[in-house]
Amino acid sequence: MARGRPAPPLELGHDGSVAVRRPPTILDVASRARVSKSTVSNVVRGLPGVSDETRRRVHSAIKQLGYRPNVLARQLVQQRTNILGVVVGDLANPFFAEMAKSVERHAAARGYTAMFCNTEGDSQSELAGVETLLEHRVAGIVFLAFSGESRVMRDALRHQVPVVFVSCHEDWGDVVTVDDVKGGRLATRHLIDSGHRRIAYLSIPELEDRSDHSRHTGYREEMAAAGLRAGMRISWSPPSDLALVDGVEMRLRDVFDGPDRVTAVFASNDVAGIDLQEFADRFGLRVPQDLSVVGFDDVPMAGLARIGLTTISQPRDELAKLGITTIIERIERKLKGPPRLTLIRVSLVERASTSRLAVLPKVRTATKRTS
Amino acid sequence: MARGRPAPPLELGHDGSVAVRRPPTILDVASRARVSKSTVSNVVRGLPGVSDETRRRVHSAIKQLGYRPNVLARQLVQQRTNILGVVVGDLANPFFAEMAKSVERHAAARGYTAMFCNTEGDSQSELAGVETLLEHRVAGIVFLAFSGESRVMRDALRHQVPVVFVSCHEDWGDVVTVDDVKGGRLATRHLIDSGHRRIAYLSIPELEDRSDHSRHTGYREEMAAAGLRAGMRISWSPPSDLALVDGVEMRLRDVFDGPDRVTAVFASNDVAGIDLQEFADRFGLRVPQDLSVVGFDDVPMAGLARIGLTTISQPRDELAKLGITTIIERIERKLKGPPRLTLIRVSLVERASTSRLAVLPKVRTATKRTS
DNA sequence: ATAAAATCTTGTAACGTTCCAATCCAGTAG
DNA sequence: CTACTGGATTGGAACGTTACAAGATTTTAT
Repeated sequence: MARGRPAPPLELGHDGSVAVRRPPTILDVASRARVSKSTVSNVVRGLPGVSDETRRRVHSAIKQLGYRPNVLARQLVQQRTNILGVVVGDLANPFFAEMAKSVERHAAARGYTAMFCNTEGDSQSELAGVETLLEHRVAGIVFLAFSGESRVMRDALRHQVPVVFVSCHEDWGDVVTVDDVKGGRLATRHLIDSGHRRIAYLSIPELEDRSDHSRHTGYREEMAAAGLRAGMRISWSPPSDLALVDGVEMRLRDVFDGPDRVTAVFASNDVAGIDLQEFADRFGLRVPQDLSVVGFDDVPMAGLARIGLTTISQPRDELAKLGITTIIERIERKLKGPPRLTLIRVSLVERASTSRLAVLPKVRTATKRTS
Repeated sequence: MARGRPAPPLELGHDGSVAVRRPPTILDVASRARVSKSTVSNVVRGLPGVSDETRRRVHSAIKQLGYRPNVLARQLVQQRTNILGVVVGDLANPFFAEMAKSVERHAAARGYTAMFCNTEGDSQSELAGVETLLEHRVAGIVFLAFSGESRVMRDALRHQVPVVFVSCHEDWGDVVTVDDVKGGRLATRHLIDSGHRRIAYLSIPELEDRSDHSRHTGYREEMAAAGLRAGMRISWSPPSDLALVDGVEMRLRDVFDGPDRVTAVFASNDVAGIDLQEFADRFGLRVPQDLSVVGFDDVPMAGLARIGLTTISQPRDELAKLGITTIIERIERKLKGPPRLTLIRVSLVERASTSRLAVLPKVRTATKRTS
């Protein structure tokens, strides 16, 4: 039995015209413009080889009917969407929030929409998120954080979806990130130049990744260059007072107390740095008099007078823009060949959480020299 | 001429098995399980009326082939996706960032994915964003901010997509928000109880919406109840010093100077409150001694010791959860009838940016009493 | 034993595009 | 007048599902 499309319900437009509720399809346009659906399709997609007269007729039919191509049908036949999957560690983290916003904006500007997956740095969620994205046939995936889980990698590769790592670093896929090693060196150099000798490196376990690792490398390099002991690597989950220091669990406050105490910390990111400041505030340590802190990222709040966190600034918007450009070129086959690595310069922003010897109060200078 | 599907390229798996690159379709599963594709579809969708034996066979075929339903095809036939559009004012704003994260999480937990549109509070972007979402046939739209533009409204309605307003307020569509009027009263009451008399209301023009309006109403009500002049409404775009005070442009610093100066401000949201604190810091006003500030939202950073912003706390996660639940029920037709309004309680969180008379230094009390 | 009912299974028609080989047609060369 | 050329146009086959009426099979009731 023939079960053709049921007669579309009619409705009266406010101007009295009779309109069809069901949105017009390419066929409606075709019959109105007295051409085939193929021609309409060609016009809509702006392909060459359509006469001006025909093009005009089709455009006018489109306008009259208020036709909008059905993305879903297009996606089915092309087996692809114009959605970019974005894997982000923590949307509530100010750094990621800024990046997410930039990524969304640049993607939208180029005709793509963003679909976010929050992973909480958990490789299990990351895997699930990537699965979902692939299921939705996203055109490509932007990683704003990557846990390093290999299964995820394999999956993305198997499905042959372009992948770009922005502000994170992997061996496969295009990478757009800052020179983390350089940043780590800048931060550490700044502390050394300020007279500090016992400088620790701080990271938050949940956020440890290859960026973190590179920053740590920069730290170690610079410490070595200055003939200093690479100091301590502190891994800490706020608001606990218990930290993992070089793999040994100890009370964070003890790290900053006593004759061998740490006088400065290079935090692998601003959130960690601000958390540490908060810790210092609560435990009566003055910043920078008792403890200097340098962060990484330069999130907006680091610039508040009350926070005043010295930090390494990343050009977030540039990262996002380059990342989007890269993946879109990959998607549209304008960029071929092996994965491309783009490194962007970082810079130090000095604020109140550190201060140079020249402007330090005498007391502090003395304190430091004895440390 | 018959143009049947070309033979799929073969590849050798690492275990030596011969695999087909092209992902298996429902037909592959059907032939392997020796049933029709309809039955496979029924099994996949978990419909009743399939014998256990058949179900088992189909499941095993699915597993062997690694079959995953093609979402795109499903979407085409159903003319619907399982994507939730989320319209957000500013992803980089900590409040929205938190909400976005919660929304994404709850949506994912219920099998939906989130597609975000950042609007910058600009009704033009909002319109474009909603268009994009509708083009992608999202199952519903969650507004985390709404500019009040009527064209957007009409569009969403015309397409008959369920809509929910979370933490914002509109007349049409379901609404899940906090009692903004009550919040405004709580904040204002707190300032009045602390001894303030000249209390201003502050908002940031870009973020002004109906929530803002309701909070202002709460402020006016409470001021009136206390027999106080409703004071001033300050509209300010940081970091400028020029503010619109009751519609008149004047220097912000003058507002807090002189005999008639404002001693306390209720900021319509934390970002505004923190911006004001920053302003105060830069212009040498002490908080809370010279100026008390109450915010709204209780964003995470408001709780930092260095910020210590007294504020009205919104249960963000609850809002997000209820919002998602509501719209999904709407989508799945479990919730019928007229739009539903859900109001959630707010509470005051006291921090350092205000302090009660009892604990105020004498000076400040005196200062305040003379104001 | 047979009819009726219940359960399970299936064939076919959508869904609205894109893609491409084939066709059409006007103009041009031989 | 015929053959050819090349641009404009077209018809129909995909794309991989879901929806649904109809068919097949088994069970129950009479």
